[in-house]
Amino acid sequence: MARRTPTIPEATVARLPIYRRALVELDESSAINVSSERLAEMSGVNAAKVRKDLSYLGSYGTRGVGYDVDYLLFQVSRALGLNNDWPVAIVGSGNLGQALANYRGFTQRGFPVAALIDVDDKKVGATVHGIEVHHVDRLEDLVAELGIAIGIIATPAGAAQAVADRLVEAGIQSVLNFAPVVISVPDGVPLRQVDLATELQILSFYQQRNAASDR
Amino acid sequence: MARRTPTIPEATVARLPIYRRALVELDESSAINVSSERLAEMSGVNAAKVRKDLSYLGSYGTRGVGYDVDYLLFQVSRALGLNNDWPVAIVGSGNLGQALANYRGFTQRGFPVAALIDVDDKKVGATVHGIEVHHVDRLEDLVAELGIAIGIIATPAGAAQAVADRLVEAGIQSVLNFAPVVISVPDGVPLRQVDLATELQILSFYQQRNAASDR
DNA sequence: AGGAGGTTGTGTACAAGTTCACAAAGGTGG
DNA sequence: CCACCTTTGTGAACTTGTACACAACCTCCT
Repeated sequence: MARRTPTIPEATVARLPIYRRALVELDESSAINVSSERLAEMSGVNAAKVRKDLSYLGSYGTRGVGYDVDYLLFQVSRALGLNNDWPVAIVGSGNLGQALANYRGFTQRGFPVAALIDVDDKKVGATVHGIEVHHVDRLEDLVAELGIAIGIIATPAGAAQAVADRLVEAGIQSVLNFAPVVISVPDGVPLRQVDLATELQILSFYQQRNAASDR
Repeated sequence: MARRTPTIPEATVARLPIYRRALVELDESSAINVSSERLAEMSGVNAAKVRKDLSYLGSYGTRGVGYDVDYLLFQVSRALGLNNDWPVAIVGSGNLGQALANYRGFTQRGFPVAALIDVDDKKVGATVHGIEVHHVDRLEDLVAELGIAIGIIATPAGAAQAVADRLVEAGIQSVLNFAPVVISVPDGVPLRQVDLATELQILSFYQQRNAASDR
């Protein structure tokens, strides 16, 4: 039974990491407290939204003063489940996979890259930025042995669904898909899809519209 | 003056690239037409939503039959402004910048990487996957000379805002930011922010909640 | 002790997005 | 040419998300 968490809206969950980033920055600059106004400015949103979002986590501010940076950072981190590390495995050691493996932001924020996995025998056994590349045949073993929580799919589109199926079967907890195809996983397995080219196409739409209205 | 485009909702715009991807796949498998149901399945959404989304572009379906794949693909591409190529410049040739430079999905979908830009003299002059690395001092010249439409920021967080300012000043049309910081650009300049670690944190939230309710 | 100034937390109105459900319309076969 | 089947396009109900505005409350100063 869920004790707290009286259902936090999806839109709010998606913003929590942004607030967290701002809080880390404030913490590093030795700020003691912060107002919703300032936090809103740093996060690029409206101050009322910040207050409403944070109120879903609990009542952690002080009227007339603001929020204690340290304490709020702790609470946001806890809400996001970042108390302990979540080891990730990256499937697909092409360019994107290797870049992701080397991205310090992951380890820094509690997502150590525990394994790189590929089908290509020529890549297996190599070490990319200190992470060994394993053969996809060992996927299930690796998930179990290394306690992998999250699978990151960085394969070509054609292989993505099969990889997702194997990850889920192996007991992975959630999936982040970079392959440019929609994949499906069972209900209850959190899934996020990121397509870099999609973002450019969205920009293309708006800039084209700007050009049209200037004409 | 805008002739068509009776304002397409943001949520719809964000889905058009997904539909387009599905249509490309259908086209490659020589499908002639497709129902909203099938398209919905391939895109991971509800069929009614597909129909409503497509109806914002115009009335391109045939009742009782579905949509002509070729024609719909053309219309969606046109709505997204993908009739002509939009050259992009990637600022920051670290791991992410290099991976993006080598990502075939960009060029394939009409976003050729025309330049890589860095501050580090040691990197300038090198060629990464056939793309020359230029010094950031030449940013303004490059935007003008190469007709750069979109600037991709793949720098450390600290440099992102300054780079964005220079890109906008140089006349860029839109900005895609991968640096883990919120940046701001003038109204009218489309901006999208992608933070890879944010996605993992969102997953962390939901998988933690699952674990809590299983307890 | 009391008032002034400031900031949170939230009820409420509003806007955006989603889903349902069905009339309208094209195609097909007798 | 008409009945039947299929699938679109869309009005309308509903759900989710955003913004406003202000009471509640804290701190500090006199």
